[in-house]
Amino acid sequence: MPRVTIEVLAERLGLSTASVSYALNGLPGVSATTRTRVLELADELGWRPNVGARALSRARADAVGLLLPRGAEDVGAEPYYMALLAGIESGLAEAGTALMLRFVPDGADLAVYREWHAEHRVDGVFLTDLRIGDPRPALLDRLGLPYLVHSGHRIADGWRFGQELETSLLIDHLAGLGHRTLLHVAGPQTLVHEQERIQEVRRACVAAGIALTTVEADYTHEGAAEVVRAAVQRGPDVSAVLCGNDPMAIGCVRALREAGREHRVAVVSWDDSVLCETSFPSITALQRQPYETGRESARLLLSGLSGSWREPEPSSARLVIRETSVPA
Amino acid sequence: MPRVTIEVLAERLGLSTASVSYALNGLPGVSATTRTRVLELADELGWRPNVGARALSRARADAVGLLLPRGAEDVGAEPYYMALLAGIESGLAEAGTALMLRFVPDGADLAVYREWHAEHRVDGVFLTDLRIGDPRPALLDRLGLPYLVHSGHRIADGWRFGQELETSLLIDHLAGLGHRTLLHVAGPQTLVHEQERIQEVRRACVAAGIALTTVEADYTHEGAAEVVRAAVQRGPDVSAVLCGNDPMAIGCVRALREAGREHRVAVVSWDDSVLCETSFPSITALQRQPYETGRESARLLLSGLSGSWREPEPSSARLVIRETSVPA
DNA sequence: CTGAAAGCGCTTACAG
DNA sequence: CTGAAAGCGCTTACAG
Repeated sequence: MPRVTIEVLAERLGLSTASVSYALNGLPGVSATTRTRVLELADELGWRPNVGARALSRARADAVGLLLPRGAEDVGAEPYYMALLAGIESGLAEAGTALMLRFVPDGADLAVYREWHAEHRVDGVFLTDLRIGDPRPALLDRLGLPYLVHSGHRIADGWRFGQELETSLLIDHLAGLGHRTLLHVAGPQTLVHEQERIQEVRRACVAAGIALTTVEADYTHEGAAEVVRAAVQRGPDVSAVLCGNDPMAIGCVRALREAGREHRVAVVSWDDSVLCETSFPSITALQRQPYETGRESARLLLSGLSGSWREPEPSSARLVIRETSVPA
Repeated sequence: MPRVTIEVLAERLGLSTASVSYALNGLPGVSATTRTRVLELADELGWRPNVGARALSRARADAVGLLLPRGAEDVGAEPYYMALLAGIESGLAEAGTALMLRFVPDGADLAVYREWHAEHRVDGVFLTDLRIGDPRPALLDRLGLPYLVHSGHRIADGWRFGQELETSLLIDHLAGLGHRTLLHVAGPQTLVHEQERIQEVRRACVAAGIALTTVEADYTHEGAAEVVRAAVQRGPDVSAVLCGNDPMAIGCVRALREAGREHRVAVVSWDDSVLCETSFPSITALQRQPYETGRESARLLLSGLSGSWREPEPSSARLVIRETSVPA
């Protein structure tokens, strides 16, 4: 079938392509009746702008990029990312903006940003998993490519993730169950938000009179099982464990089971998902609404692209209490 | 910084933009030395084609689309999809083709294909989860938008998914453990590959002398738990269960646990993931290499886009034996 | 082997 | 309120 372009519309209506363009884009410069005629014909013929042509003339891609930096296996293991992805995409789709998704091996990310920029592929990008000394913001600033750090807000010398509320939900819950000894299995300390969490957890434990031990693991269930195993052997009096994500919470429960203590030690996870829900025993977890926060991130980036960065909505995490919420 | 375009390159080299274009695209029409000079300068200045301009003049988007039709929750629950996504993207990236990803509510998919086509957003699309009487192939044929049914191959009147090998891996394993009674918890029978599986499983069970009961569930752990619970109450002699995906396998194990039989009944899952790996007891599952099959699908679609559909490689699933592989 | 020119389908000053 | 025209950055017959 012949492609329907604005020229086709213009010819059939006896107008110039300029008028048709003004009409289609809701710009002044055409009478109300002309506009209606244009819109009706466009609708009837199923006209849609050729994205290439529009991108070229507007010097805008109407697309934004997201790089998932970790190996496919890790990302697949965390349902959090799929929900986040779906949320981001849904927020973008409402504005007619496309999502460019790439999974890149460690270290290849900077090259992709340069490529995207040079090719005019994207108007902006999302950043997740900000690391200490992360080179990405500096590169993007230099390129002039707008970006949004997911869940972050800018402070003088970096980014904050505002996890005070989440921390108190978790710690207050454990304190309320009577726990006075906590093992915090944190994620990689190369991540800014994980360092921030450690500080927050420390503060909350001091306030709640909880003795805290912090260990680091790599976000995998194996890694977490290992550190929990070691901790249980070292001090069999551990009464509660806080895990940085859901695979680690699963690994933790497994290590506790090996020690015959899976129904005696409280476990809470910083992320919720079907993993926590279907675990045995099922795991109390922070429901952080990745789908909703993804939508919010999309709206924020879009606001920035159209000239004025909006303030982020406060996060609305809630705790889902399950079987691992055992008293001390 | 000023955009580097082929015009910039042409000026600096004292050439026409045509020659520069020929050189950059490896086309005949320029001398070897000219080509080298062009490529070197392009590299030095970091030139990359403006995708909008290229799409417009070539009438090609250099992008393909993938719609994930189910709600974000369901998709997030199945790690299979994230790995598939990563594989597809990685296969496309090697050819410089972008992936357009959309999560659409039921029924909205056809409109998106029309949109993509009219906007020249994509050169082709992937189809997953083909349904009985699925309207998508007909629409895409009509639009002239090339498509690939993931894991499928075309037969006279539809598509086949070639699951004989996978079926025998599963059934032979259970037969080898001495099981003679099988409950098959199949996924939605609206899906072509699920109907095909039922046939294959039936055939394999007849061959192996296994008495088969087939029930349908909705790919969720709750749904599977319910049907397994009912089956166990009806006939407490069920000795093995085959589940259509990993969340259902988890639900099955839970239902068996409620009946105190989780260490007595064999469970195998048609998909593997961290869910099966970390379950207690851990679940024997078919490792279907979604990342690799995703890459293969990408290569196949790309081959079709460049004019000649390649034959798919045979699938290379293998069974990962775990704790639920208990003898009869 | 190289260059001048038209064209892809839009947008957008500018003149009427 | 409307139209003729240039321009976005490429590609590609066509003529030299």
